Amino acid sequence: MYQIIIYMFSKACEYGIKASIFIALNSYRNVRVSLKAIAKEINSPEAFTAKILQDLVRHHVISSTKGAYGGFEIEKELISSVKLSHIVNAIDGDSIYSGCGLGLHTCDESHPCPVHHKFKSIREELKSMLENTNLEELALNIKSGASFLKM
Amino acid sequence: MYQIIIYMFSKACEYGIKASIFIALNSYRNVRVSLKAIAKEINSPEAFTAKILQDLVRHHVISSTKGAYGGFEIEKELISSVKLSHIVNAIDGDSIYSGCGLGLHTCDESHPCPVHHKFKSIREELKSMLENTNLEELALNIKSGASFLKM
DNA sequence: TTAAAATAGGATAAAATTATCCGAATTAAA
DNA sequence: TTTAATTCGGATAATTTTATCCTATTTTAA
Repeated sequence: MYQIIIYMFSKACEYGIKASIFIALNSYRNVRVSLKAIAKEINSPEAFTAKILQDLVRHHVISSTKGAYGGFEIEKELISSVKLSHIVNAIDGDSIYSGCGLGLHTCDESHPCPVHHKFKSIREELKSMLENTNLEELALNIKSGASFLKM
Repeated sequence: MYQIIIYMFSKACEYGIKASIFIALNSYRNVRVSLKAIAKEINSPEAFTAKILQDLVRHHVISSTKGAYGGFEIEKELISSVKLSHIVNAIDGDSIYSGCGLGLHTCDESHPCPVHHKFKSIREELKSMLENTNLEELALNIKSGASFLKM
């Protein structure tokens, strides 16, 4: 069973976010990274990570080049415009903000579930965090040693 | 794949919370409710709901009486002391607040994952919401028609 | 042109979560 | 004492999520 904070993101999203940060980091140095290097760096299963990267490519969050010396990258100028919400939407679909905390089919201001209002500010804060956090700042924090991708 | 807000709680937790509210509501009127009545009211699969209720009984969140005219109830005086966090802990385990948003094994102030600080206030708000919201207020809102268990 | 290094994608398997079924045990009323 | 209404608990199934495998395709360098 899930644990709220622990599984705030699905595994797929976790890997997708970490991979994107690592790709961004290397793209600043004009280095394309391979699936193998990514999986090793973020400590994720290679084949599963491949699927997620394919999703991100399809949604134009990252780009890929096939063949020898190929790999994944993000256009440098675009890194700061890639938001966490884009990554999550690409992987988990885009109905992130519409759902009900208790799974009601209809849950809104006029027909709220028991925790609707309790969750309101949390939901809004999460939404704005995801929409305002971009890959650039996350990558810079890794580079400076302020945060980590592993352990 | 999960969707952050939609699956903030597992299905098991969703059912557990809704069931607890319904039980509380009836316990105020000294009425014991059966599994069947609960599942019908909260729109959940009966057998699965039974497992969850068993968990809640084992953790003393609710109490049960076997046999004819049996069912589930919560001692009236205790309703206001049952917090959402108790229900969630009983069902999903009690490591709710310790996990990392990106699944790192060690993630804390001195070794944070890339989103650790971004999540900090959200995590804290969620924690305090769960620990401070009790069954009484949720039940009263249902009774007054301010919120709903179904649809 | 060939070989090696990559991504892409389909098929399948494993694990976790959600859901169902059924018999045992318990209780109260008839 | 029997019967009906219940919860309890074990076994199993279905579904979803996570993970693996294998082949095809693409690309570059030798």
